[in-house]
Amino acid sequence: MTYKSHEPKAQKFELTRDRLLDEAENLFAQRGYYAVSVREITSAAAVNLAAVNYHFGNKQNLYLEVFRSRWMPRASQIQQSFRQSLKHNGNPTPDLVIQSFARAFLEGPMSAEERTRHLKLISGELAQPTEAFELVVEQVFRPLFGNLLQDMRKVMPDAIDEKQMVLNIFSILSMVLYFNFARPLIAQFVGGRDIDDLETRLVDHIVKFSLYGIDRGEKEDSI
Amino acid sequence: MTYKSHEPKAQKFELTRDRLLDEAENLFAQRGYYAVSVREITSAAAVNLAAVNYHFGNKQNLYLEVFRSRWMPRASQIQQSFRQSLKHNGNPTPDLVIQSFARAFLEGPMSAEERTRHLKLISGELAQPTEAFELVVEQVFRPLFGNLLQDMRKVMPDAIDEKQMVLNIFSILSMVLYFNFARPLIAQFVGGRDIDDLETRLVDHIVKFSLYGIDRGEKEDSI
DNA sequence: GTCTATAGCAGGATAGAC
DNA sequence: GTCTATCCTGCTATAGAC
Repeated sequence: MTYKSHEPKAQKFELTRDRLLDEAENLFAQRGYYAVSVREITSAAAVNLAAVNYHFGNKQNLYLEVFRSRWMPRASQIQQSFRQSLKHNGNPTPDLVIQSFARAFLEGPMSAEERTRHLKLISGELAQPTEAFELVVEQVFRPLFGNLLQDMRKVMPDAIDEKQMVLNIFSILSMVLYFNFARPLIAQFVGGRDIDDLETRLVDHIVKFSLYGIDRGEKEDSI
Repeated sequence: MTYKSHEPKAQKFELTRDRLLDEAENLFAQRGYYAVSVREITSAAAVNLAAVNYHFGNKQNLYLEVFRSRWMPRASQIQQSFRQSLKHNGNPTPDLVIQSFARAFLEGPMSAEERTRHLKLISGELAQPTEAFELVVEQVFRPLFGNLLQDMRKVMPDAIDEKQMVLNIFSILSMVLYFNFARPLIAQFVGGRDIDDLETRLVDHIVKFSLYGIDRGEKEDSI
């Protein structure tokens, strides 16, 4: 990596910083904070070992910055996709709200790899919370939750217990999260074939399950 | 820890081994494999630093042995509790199967701490699989899954698609797993009060949600 | 079998040249 | 701003005394 004099220094600076964040996110998502070394990150990013300390102070801070400047914007993107799909579909029904929500997370506006990375990072925090977890709960999760509650309240009878609704939302969230990172396992059990449309199938399932529970074969319109 | 001459050596041997497994499980569950050092484990177990290598060869092997000799028996215990509760309740219905299942995992035969430890360990493996994951999938998860499929098939119309059923079971599993280790978060959102009966409430919710989906206030018999 | 002492190494971090 | 060289800490693992 020779320094090209026609690139402004500021540009090179940003480039190094970005590459570090990209590679760090990728590696942290794959194997977790402690299993990944700074040496590994800098070498994957093809930058000098000292760059992490220069740009972020220390490893912990690089990790936090991954959440701040990569994870959180992506979370906003997902939420935006959810809201647009809701608006776009006219008069919202419970079905539509749930479907839009599940779609935003499982099919969403990003590539499969990017989505996996995104959800692996948060899975790690759920399993072993660090400082980043607080950040995400306060800045992403709590607002998202508030919005969802409002949306659901709008389309459903107000007779519903607020706490009940919270549990409902957690149930949907649990499926969305879990299905994402247990997908290899699910694919194994559902059968090796037709994994292409597994995503669509999962969304369909989540929507149906969330609305009606397990399919007891009572309905005519089952898939 | 002075050596008491009236204890047979074999006993002392087993004691050291057990203490190591106990503390290792606890620490690994809390903070994960890489974040925990052998020094920390041996010092928590009040045994010598070299004991891990003597008894288990190396750290990785101690971790695997935690799964073999602590995690897996506990998983059997949970399954047993599930089966007994099923048998005990006479003629099984879908409601009963699901309720027994959720109870076995959320109220189960062990203390809350033990259950948390148990589920944190597997959460870690789900987020970042190691060799232990294979072990658990083959020896615990796959059989459990087979049993569940049979149970559900018995109590439900055979019209149901097998793959559909697999997804149903995964949905229930996702809630059981997720609710367990997101409980602090849930407690926060549901409200600080009456956390005593949160467990019962969660089981109730999982059963109802699994059977009927989100409560749209249409039914008279809602909780 | 247990313990001490230590080898041997990989990790994060920094000082200082450029 | 970047890079090299290096410090120092903390880790796993083991050799050898007891």
